Amino acid sequence: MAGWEDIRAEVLARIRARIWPLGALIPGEEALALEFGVARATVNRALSELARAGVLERKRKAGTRVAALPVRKAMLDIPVIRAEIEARGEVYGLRLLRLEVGRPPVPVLARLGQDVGEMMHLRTLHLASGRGFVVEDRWLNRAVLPDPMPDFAAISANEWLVAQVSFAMGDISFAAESAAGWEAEA
Amino acid sequence: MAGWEDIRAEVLARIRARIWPLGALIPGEEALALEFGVARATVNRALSELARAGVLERKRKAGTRVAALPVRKAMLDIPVIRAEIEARGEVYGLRLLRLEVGRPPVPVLARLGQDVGEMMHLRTLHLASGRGFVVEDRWLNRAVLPDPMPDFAAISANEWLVAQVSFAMGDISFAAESAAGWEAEA
DNA sequence: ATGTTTATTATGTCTATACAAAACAGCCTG
DNA sequence: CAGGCTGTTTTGTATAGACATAATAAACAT
Repeated sequence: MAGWEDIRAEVLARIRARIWPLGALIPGEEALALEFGVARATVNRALSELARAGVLERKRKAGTRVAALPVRKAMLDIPVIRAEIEARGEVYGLRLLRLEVGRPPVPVLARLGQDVGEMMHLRTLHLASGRGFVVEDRWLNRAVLPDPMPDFAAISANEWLVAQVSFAMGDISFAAESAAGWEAEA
Repeated sequence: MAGWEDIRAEVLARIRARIWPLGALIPGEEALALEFGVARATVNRALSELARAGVLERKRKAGTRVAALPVRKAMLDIPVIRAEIEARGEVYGLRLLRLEVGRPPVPVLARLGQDVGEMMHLRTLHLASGRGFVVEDRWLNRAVLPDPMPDFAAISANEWLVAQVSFAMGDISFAAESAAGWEAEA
């Protein structure tokens, strides 16, 4: 009884063993299904999974080949900061550092890809047991904010958005900077 | 003709419209399949996909509920730095800053979870059109290095590993620091 | 030689059915 | 009442067969 995870493991093993080298075309689903003694759908599931992970590249008619540059995709957990801190057994707190209306600077506009005029600018310091943990800096479109506005001194913009917007398809990008200047003070 | 992506979209819409609020139990696959006029497998595909994205939480017997803290997972592309730089239309280069054998410091050991004795320590500076782009700092287990060792002045450890190891299941963690000290000099 | 149509092929998806596995509820027994 | 057995429910996975779709190759016409 071979399940799709067994097939995935076997395929992975063959890639690692260079039986199917990087960039090479591997047999079609039908052939593999026959070889492993399973239905084509099972092979499909396994190969699709590997394609999603970036190990394989699949194209209709062209077939399936081992990715030339593998290990390219991974699941990323986007933490809700409060949950993250509480999971460490620490006490969560937040401090609203800034809340004002203004036009976002050019780099932010560029990343948004559109200009909706004045936006709400929030800067929040998240605390783990009193110590500074991370600073959240966020620009919100005022047009989508409800009236009255949520109390961002009690719930972080991150968490409020997550609860309201619930889910979005799209790109997420992030950048890291270390604390400097006003952040270090805080 | 409803495909699984349509089902996914419909479910997502209902979550956003609060027809199924955060944390609520939604109907079983069979019921949804009946309502949408598709096979259960199609509903299963859609719901599984949403569960993978972190929007839903599914448990056998317990059923499917809307995640209390959604938007938690996303696909992360792990760039091969060379490809990343070349995709920007810049010229790639690398400079080997350090190559030596030694025992890793405690924080590194802690993250590895095991101690394999002396390890190979590499520090590589990746250049985009001559400018410093990113510094790679890596500890390799000497036991798994081939003899002769690859020429790390020509190919980065990152890329060599990716090509050799090909694929790994496991956790990936990363940390960011800004340039300071010797890195700034470089 | 060039552009267009037509076949071919491999993956993508859907259906219906079946059984497996997890998780919980309730019952029975000591 | 603790502990274990037994069912029931819901998701998870497998199957065979079918059709859809994308992408290429071959045939054809201009």
